Amino acid sequence: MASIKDVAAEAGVSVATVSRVLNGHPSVSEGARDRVLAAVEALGYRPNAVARSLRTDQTRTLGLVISDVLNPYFTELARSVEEEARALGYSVIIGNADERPELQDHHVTTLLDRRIDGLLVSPTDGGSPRMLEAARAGTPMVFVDRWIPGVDVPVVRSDGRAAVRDLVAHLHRLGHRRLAIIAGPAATTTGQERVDAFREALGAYGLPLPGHYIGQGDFQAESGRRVTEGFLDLPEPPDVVFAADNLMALGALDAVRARGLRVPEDIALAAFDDIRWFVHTDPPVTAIAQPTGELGRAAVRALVDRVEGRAGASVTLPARLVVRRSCGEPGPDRSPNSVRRSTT
Amino acid sequence: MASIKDVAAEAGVSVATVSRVLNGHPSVSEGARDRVLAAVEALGYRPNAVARSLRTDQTRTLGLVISDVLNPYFTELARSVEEEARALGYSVIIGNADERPELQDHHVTTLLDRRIDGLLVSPTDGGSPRMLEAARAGTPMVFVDRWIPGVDVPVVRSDGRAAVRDLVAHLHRLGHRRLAIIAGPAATTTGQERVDAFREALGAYGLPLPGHYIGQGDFQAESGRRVTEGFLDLPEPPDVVFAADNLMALGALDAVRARGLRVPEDIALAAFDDIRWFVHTDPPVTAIAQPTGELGRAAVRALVDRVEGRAGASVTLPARLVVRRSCGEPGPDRSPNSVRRSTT
DNA sequence: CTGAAAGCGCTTACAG
DNA sequence: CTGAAAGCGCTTACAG
Repeated sequence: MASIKDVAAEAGVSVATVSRVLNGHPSVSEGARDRVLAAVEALGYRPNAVARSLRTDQTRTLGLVISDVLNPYFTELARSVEEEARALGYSVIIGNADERPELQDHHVTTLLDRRIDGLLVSPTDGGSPRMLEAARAGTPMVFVDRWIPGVDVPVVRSDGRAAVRDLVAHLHRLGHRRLAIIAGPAATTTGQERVDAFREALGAYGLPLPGHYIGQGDFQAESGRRVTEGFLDLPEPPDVVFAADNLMALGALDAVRARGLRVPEDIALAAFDDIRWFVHTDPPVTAIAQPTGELGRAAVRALVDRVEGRAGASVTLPARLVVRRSCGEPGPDRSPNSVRRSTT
Repeated sequence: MASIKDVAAEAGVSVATVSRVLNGHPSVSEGARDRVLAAVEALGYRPNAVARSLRTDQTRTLGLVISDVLNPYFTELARSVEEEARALGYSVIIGNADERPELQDHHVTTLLDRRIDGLLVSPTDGGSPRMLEAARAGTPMVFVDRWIPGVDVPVVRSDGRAAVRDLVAHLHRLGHRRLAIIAGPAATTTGQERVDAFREALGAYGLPLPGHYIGQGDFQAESGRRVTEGFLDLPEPPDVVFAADNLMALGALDAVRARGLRVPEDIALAAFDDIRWFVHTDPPVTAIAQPTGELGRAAVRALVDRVEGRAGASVTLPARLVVRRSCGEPGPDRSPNSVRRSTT
């Protein structure tokens, strides 16, 4: 592969001059510029980004560590992150932690070894040592979706509290009184917050959230199946199951179907995180939709701000309820404005 | 951030010795090794992968350019690729082309500029110039899923012909005679092959595949919707629509639902590529499943073979039909062994 | 406007 | 077993 030396030789100038034209430095004569450009063209020369990074101490690369690529929510997040990063002149390297702390640590380490300029992370647990260390050491970093309390890093996330309240209002209106939740890992903020929001919303209706109606999941489908089976085995099964993410809702659907039961007649279902397929499931699933694309973009902007020496603030965006049929047929709509009845 | 010099100073040895212990070179005295390790620990030193890459001319990184991350098939492929690569000691950088040739070219260029050791690609079109050039220049490369004819690069893919035959047999047995297909872009091999396989299978039953039953899609949901609407507007709409990927099937479902029609009563639906949600759609969708994980792993092995100077051969794996209810209730099963009746 | 030179952080013959 | 030195491909003060 041709190097800058080859180009310099071909153009009859020094490598410094070649470098200058490549980087758009103004003080280069037109003649030199033309000859360099011609040489670049003739040789099919492409600058070696590795060498440039070593020299400039910047890689123009962002690392993104997500909890699970197979989760459509994170896939969409990753996509919007890459898009915004590209618009800002950065590449992104994705590390998929698969909800496993060791894997998360592996990716954080690898990314840091590659000297990425900044790190975007949705932590799988309470805090990988390597990650905490990087944050302390001043590596530009921002949390997206999930975060770690007590770490001084901006957080870009959505607040689902109002949407959960809307959901509970919807459920209550339909006559449901025994509401259960499939929670995410307690070590994650989203794992806790969604349970808290749910409990709080239930409280407003004088409804309890007993321990046996809180199933411990891990944001993966299989745990949703397992927890739902447990609910169905209860002497008094719940009227509705609220899954804290879309994959656990999928598992819940598996469990209900395996028992030969029907949603919503036998048991209602709602999910946190909306995905396109929820329109076509049997029945269409009522869900809380996050502004995923906007979250990804905001997170990148905050991170790039940090990378480039600007402040980079936290952002919180509201989620919203999308009512479909999985909790029962609603009567005439008396819901607040924030409740959108899906038209599909 | 501590550099190798700092470690050398701390340990009281030369940087050469530090490098040797870091790389497991045998000729280092035990004492030196201990002091270096202690210094590494004390300083929290991590080797700079950028510098190492520049020096060794290898990045231990593979590039993966896929057509669309939001397509669950490619998400799963990407995941298995990363998994196998990691097992083999490589990282992977994913570039999402979004089915857009310019974006594909952008990613190929970026990846090459970063001097990845090898490139895995599922081409969006007939051949990005940069990609063809890289292949010609001898960059280790392998095609996965989709490929470009006439380019001397191993291909790892699945052959869906037998499964398509099984599908057509299934459809014919159910009494369907007017079969239509939503094709992928003609510029992609999978876009063409699936139509060819379908036509061939129809031919075996003396059924035609008229031009108006071939809709031109682009593997994205919206095109599936559009094409299906066209089919429904035909004076003689088809009995069944076969979508060449899962996203176009989603679009087809949208279109059917928008008309207030029912699957399979009004029109049957089948899809290439199986996804978990097809079990829970209304109705569950009959699909052709690729051995996606195995494809990803095989592709990585072939690529790493090339990278490390071994041969690296092409691999073709069979796809299989998974019968569900979207084409109608089957009678007693008389299908060949390769036809699996899904139990869900 | 231009070039010679230093240096980014490593690895690796080479000599001892 | 060990270190001094060269060099990977760039960028960038510095001097002219």
